[in-house]
Amino acid sequence: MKKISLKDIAKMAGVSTSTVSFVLNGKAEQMRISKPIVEKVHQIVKKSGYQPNRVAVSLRTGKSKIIGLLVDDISNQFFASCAKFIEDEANEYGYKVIFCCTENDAHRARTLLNILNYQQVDGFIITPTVKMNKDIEQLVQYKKPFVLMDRYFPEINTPYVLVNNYSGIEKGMAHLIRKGYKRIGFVTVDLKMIQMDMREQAYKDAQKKEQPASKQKLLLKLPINCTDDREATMQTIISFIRDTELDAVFFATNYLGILGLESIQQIGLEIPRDIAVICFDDNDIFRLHTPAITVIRQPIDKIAKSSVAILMDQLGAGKHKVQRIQVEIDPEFVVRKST
Amino acid sequence: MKKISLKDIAKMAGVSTSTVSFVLNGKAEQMRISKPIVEKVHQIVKKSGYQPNRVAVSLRTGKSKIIGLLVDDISNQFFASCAKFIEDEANEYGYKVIFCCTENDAHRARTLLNILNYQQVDGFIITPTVKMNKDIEQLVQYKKPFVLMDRYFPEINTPYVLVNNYSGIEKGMAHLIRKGYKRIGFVTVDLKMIQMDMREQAYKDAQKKEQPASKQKLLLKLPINCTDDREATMQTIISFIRDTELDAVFFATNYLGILGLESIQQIGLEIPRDIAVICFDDNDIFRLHTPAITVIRQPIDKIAKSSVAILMDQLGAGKHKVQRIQVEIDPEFVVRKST
DNA sequence: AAAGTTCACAAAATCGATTTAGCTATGTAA
DNA sequence: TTACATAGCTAAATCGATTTTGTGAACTTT
Repeated sequence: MKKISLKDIAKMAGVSTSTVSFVLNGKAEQMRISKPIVEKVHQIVKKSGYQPNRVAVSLRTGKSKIIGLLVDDISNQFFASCAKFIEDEANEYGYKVIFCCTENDAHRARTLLNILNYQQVDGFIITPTVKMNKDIEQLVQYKKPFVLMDRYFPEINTPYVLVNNYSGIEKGMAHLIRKGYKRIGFVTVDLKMIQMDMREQAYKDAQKKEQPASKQKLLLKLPINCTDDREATMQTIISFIRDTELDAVFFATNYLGILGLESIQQIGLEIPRDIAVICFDDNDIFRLHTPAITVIRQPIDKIAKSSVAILMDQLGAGKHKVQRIQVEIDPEFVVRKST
Repeated sequence: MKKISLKDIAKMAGVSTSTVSFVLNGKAEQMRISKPIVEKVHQIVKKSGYQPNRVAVSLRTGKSKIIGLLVDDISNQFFASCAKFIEDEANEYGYKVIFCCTENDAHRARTLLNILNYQQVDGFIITPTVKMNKDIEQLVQYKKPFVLMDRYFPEINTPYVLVNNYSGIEKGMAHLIRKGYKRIGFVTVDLKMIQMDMREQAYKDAQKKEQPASKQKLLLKLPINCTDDREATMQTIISFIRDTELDAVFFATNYLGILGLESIQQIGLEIPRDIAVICFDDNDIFRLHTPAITVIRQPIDKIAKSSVAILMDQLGAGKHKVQRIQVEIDPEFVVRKST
């Protein structure tokens, strides 16, 4: 079928397209369209099932009612969950979501940003990659609405939403120390992004407070692309755990945790008898693992909702004014059997 | 900044917008635009970083270069992976992806389909929900390009891509029988969709062939909304396993498998000593479980790529003609420790 | 009764592209 | 020398909405 247009409705109602448009956009009163005509138009619209062509509306108004979601990798559980909540929430505001995966590649991210911009998306929710600061600065400069999620650049003043990483690690460390663990290792990744820095700092601070004299570094910092070669990375983790004689190990991300569990399995250590395990970021695997793994859980729903709210506020579509545009959400501490 | 338009380029080059458009769309030769002008335009375009406003192009051409992806729930590992491959592949063809979650609700699906249609998406990749047949028929009628994924309606002749469910279960059953298991249970869900029917049928056929005389039904068919109340469902599974005295259990989907593992853990049975476990559809959890779970793996990348290829073919954007528009992809059988 | 307001809508411009039809200058054939 | 073709562009229509400006009739005001 060919779709019904505004013109068709106008013809059917015997009025001009402007009149129909006014009626449909709630400007009938303002434009002094008479009641009978308003009703007639509404009736015809309803009967015909007319819906405006969003593309034409976009062109004219410059608003597409589409937001762009840029994440590292949508197949990652964390981002997939984010995406789901974001889509759901955006729907509430009448917005659709286009998503793209940056694969943590700044160049790819730039291309995508550019394309989406010309696709006329109204705004972005972005988990920025390393070296993406220039592009983010551009967005600020051009006053393009956006909000960063999961990370941000401390040197750029932008809206962002993320979990309070420092407090999460702090809680975890306090728990381990309370439980009496002495040699607590920390496995992280050298991402050079704020969220990882915070986690590492929190670990170091806790460590220093507890064992100020300790010389040996119980910290393993894996290269950024460590997931490319799972086997090699596992070997590194295995050596680390063996060499440092840990009694507890804290994994800084969920994929490190998963690799870590496999490594521990390979060594043949029993959790928590031989070694305690705790991980930042929850995952089905941790919940179902035997024993279940203690984690710092990110409240993904809150992160997603807050991000959307902040973006919508910038788009003028906000339901209620948001108070803060830089939000750190408290993580949940979930104690399970592994500690 | 305000973006550069075709008009601006035309002005800069001292030519008409039509000329610029012809040049940019590779119609310079056909329209007999002289070499010097072609080059001048190209140069100015490059220097200015001009990119056409996709919305205007959409309005004029009726092609948005956006496809709509409708899945049950993007936060589900399977769909998340699909989404990733689809986005990646669509990118290759210059298409963007808008996604929506149907939550397996036909009404919601209809609304989304409708909205996306007016959003001018060029085509759809859909994992249809139950009772969505009417809407799918409409798409066929209106000749809207689309392809079904993971399921289809046998009574409607449409393009679809899915794993060969029958053969997957068949392989799994053959394996179990070969291993000597006698009392093989099957836990499935009453979805009333083709993919589940096929799996069930394959199980029954294998069962009949092996133990034609067996009277007791070793089949548990859970209600469709069984994931809403995890605890209750686990109790049902626990009773089923206990009452039927299984020596092996086949879970028909990955979420059933996960519930099943938790149930088996609760009973305190040891895999595979007390009971063997096999599951349709892989998952990180199964790989990392102790012991690792034997699965029938869906080759998600192939499913995604094939779906996109079939859709692109309909959109006239296909790189190479696709041979078949109804594709069943062979699953992979991954033997692990649980059988 | 002429002039100014208000009413209730319609006409036309606009968004930024694509595409068809048209127009001018030059070259060629009759 | 006129007619006709061709080359090399441009003008204008178009997609389907929104929004500014216009307009005829009724009504007020002086």
